[in-house]
Parts: sequence; structure tokens; C-alpha cells
Amino acid sequence: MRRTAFETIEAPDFDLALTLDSGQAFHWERAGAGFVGAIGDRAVYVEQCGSVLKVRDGEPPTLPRVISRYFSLDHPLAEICASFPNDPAMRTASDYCRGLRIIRQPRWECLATFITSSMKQVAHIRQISRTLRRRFGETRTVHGIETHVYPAARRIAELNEVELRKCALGYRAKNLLSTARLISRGEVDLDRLATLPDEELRARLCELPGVGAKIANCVLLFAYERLRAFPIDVWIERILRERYLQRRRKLTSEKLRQFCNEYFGAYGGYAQQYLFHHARTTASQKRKPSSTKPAPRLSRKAR
DNA sequence: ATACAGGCTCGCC
DNA sequence: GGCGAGCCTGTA
Repeated sequence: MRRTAFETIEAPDFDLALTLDSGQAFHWERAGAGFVGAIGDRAVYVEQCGSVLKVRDGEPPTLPRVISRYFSLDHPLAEICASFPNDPAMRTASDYCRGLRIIRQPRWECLATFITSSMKQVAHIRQISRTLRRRFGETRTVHGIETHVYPAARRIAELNEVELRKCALGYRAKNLLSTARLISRGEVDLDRLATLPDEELRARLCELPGVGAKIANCVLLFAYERLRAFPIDVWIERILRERYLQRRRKLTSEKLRQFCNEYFGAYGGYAQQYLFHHARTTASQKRKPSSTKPAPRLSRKAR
């Protein structure tokens, strides 16, 4: 029986590969000319041909609306970019990231993934996500390729710390487990939190084990459509210090937060993602710059 | 080999 | 209420 044909979706101002490689989601795999991954429970194949996406669901019918919503094809990208502050760093990043969109991820999956991301490089975050999915997530097939959905909170909740540590989570295992159990028991309802305003939502997320300001802001941005949320990680902090706040001393995290909120404005999350992705990808090309020291946060224990 | 990652959390001052 | 150290593990 012949496989169903692709559906197509109009996707102007969109760069699929760039978006999937920008460190928002960590499970999409290249498959031929496209990518295979899961959107919630659905296995999906997506391929970009110019301004059109060819898509296919593992269990037809294919639902273009699910896909266009996931990739936020409705975001007014021109308006968003026009809202950015007009400075050299922002212009460079903005040109470099044309077509990069902030995607809408399922809440638990996003929260869990970022809990496992702390102090990790992208390659390793991907690996942890893959291991958790393969061991504990349901299997799906699309485009002749197997993929796995992210395990639900209640599935994680019934594991123990030892099993999770075997997935290379290290100290993050305890945090993921505790948070999964809170959610599984219904003590926290991620969907209900969606009605809260930004500040309150952030505060509630920060109550979860393993969630601080940075991870909470990632979840606000990638799972709650709060496009003003501005996660500050080591990359962004470096950029802010080097390009925006050179001569300021005594930069507390509170002052950084304030500056970002005011300076980058209503679409700060987009600005952050562009700055972040530009810095991260161009830094790995240079490979040498001896002046690019990892910033003054390196006190390690000597042995 | 060894430093260091897209942090959070404590204990100390 | 700011600052530093410890926590795990894979990658460069």
C-alpha cells in the first residue's frame, strides 16, 4: 500500500534547519532532506523546500495546523525584528538568524528538558533527551524511521533516581524526579499555570526542584509563549558584558535582568535567541580566539 | 588528560 | 543578600 503523499504548508520567513539547531528543542534528527521528530505524541517528518514545508505524520491524517503551530508560523517575524533595538550586535545577530522562530513546545517536555540541561553542552543535552525518550517514551514511526515521544511526567515519576542516573543525568536526576512527582501527583498543574502573568508564572516555576531563573525563563519563552522572557546563560551574559555593558561595574544579576527587560523590550526572548545562536555558532567556527576567555566565573577546585 | 559546559542550591560571610 | 563551592558526566 502506497504511503500517503506529503501535505504542504506555506512557511514564509522560516528557516527550519536554523530553528531546529538553535538550542530550543533537542530531539530532532536529520533524515534525508528533512527532519524527524515528535510534536507531543505525534511523530512527524518535516522537509523545507523554499518557502514551503513538506510534512507527514506517522499516523495519518497529517495535521498541518499542529505543525504550523509548533513552529510558530503565525509569529509576525518582520514586526518582531523591527522591534529590536538598533545596535551593531543586534543587527549582526538579526541578519544571521533570519527565519529563526521561537517554537511552541509542550510544557512538561520543555520543562523537563531544561531541568536536564543545566551545566551541559548542547550535544550532551541532546543525548540525555534521546536516552530518556528511547528508554521510557513510546515508540513511533514516520517516514520509515523510528522516533520516540518524550516520557510523560507520570512515567518519570514512577522511576527512581538510580535509573535516571543511568541516563547520564548526574545530579539532575533528583531534580527531574522530584519535579515529575509533583506534577504527576497533581500538586502542580502546568496547564493551569498558563493563566498567570509572567512574574507569577516565573515564581511558580522557580519553586520546582532544579528550576532557577534561567530555566524558568527558558520555559516561559519556549512553552508559554512569553516572548518577553529573557533567559540569561553564560553566553548571553558574556555578550551583555562585552557588547552592551562594558564599563558598568558591579553588575548584579538583578541589574542585568532589569537592563534586558527594558532594553530589548516586548520581544526580548527573540532578541536573546538571536544573540545566543549567533554567538554560539560563530564561536565554534573561530575555535582559537585566545581573547574569548570563558568570563570570570571559573573558580574550580584545584586538587 | 583536563577544563569546562546554555545552573541550582546550599552554607558562609 | 551577595559570594563561592559542590554537584555528575561527556566532549573538545
